[in-house]
Amino acid sequence: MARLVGRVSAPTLGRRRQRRSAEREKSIRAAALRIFRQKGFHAASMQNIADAVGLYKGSLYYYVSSKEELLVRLFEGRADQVLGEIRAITYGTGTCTEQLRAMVRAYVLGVLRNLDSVRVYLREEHVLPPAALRQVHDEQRTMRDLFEGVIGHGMRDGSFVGTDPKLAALALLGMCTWVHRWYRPKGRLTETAIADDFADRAIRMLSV
Amino acid sequence: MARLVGRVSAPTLGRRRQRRSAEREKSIRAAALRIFRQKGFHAASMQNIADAVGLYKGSLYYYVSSKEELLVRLFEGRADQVLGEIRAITYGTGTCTEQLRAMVRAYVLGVLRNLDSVRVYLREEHVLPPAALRQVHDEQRTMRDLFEGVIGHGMRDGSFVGTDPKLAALALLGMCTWVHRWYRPKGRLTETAIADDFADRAIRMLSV
DNA sequence: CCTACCGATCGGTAGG
DNA sequence: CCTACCGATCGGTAGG
Repeated sequence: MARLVGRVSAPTLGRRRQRRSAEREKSIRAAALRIFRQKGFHAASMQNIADAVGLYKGSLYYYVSSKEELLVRLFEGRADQVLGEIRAITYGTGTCTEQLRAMVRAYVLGVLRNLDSVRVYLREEHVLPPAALRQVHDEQRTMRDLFEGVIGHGMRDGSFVGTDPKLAALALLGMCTWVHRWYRPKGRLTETAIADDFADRAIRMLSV
Repeated sequence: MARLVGRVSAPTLGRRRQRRSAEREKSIRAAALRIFRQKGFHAASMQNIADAVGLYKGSLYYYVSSKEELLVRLFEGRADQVLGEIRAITYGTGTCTEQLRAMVRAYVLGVLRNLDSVRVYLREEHVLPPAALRQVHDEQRTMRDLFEGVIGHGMRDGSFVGTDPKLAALALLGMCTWVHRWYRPKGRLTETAIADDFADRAIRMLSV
């Protein structure tokens, strides 16, 4: 039976088997993310990941074509949600101050809710192949442009102080991104407490 | 002559030879720092470092006992200067505002003038053996305590707004440390321009 | 005995 | 998915 199933063409594979396979793939990615975060990409071995999911090392290559691909896939679409939220805010009707406050809040929460991927990405950026690197760099640039846009608008209409929206955006995004280094899920501060505090801080940094 | 020199006891070794050796060691460390920064610790090979300094790989082991030791040594004493400067500021006579401004300035300049070590450290922290890790963590904690101290003092005497000096210190240090990710030596902003701007920004973030 | 290396190879592990 | 491997290269060390 097992032999026979193995010979049927891919499109007609049993549904149950397809689902099992998809689940296995997800568990491989989850293990990879966890282990890449713990040991770093190069120090993490395919054997480590295989052990974690209970497979032989060689069998991983049935699901993924390379260790590098495993890394690339971890970031695919990761930024879309936060980027979408923040773009929506800039399309909204709030004042510059209201918009920036909401953007900082969304950004900090985005970092805190994707801690492992943020940590792995910031450490292993240089391992990404050119196309994937371009992709994440574009996302970063888009994010900065969104902040720079609102800050620049506020500087021109007098809501914010300063004349260099790019530098202000870099300062602000640095403050917010850095939470990935010190945040501990069981710490004294909740995600929303940090997000709200940083939103206030951002506005104050740009006021008067 | 060479034979005779070869026989004298270590303390009376030719000065020239000692100096040459010390220079070689420095050039090995410099190459290691550069290559660790470019490729990451695990992806960088001892062969890469040997190539960079014009030695055979095996010869590196005359100067260093292991690749890990090479990494550890890169951070030894690195924080001392900036930590000393910032501690001196807190011992000075300035107001909280004046002190914090000077501290932020010194910290940002410290990051910008040690770009490679900062980048390698932040990426390879997890590779350090326990004793070295404790050392750098202590330095980081000391730095944060210095900022937290001045900020807390200012919050109590009404110079600064807020009630959580630790969170304020983390926000501030994040903003300042993050410059290592975007600063480019040939960019439009000079080191002091960034340092001065961030000092203003820090004060504003804590005012009214 | 020491120094400053060399050519060759060690035991293991990498991705595939 | 497993077994049995590959070409190569890893960090580190041997004798001279």
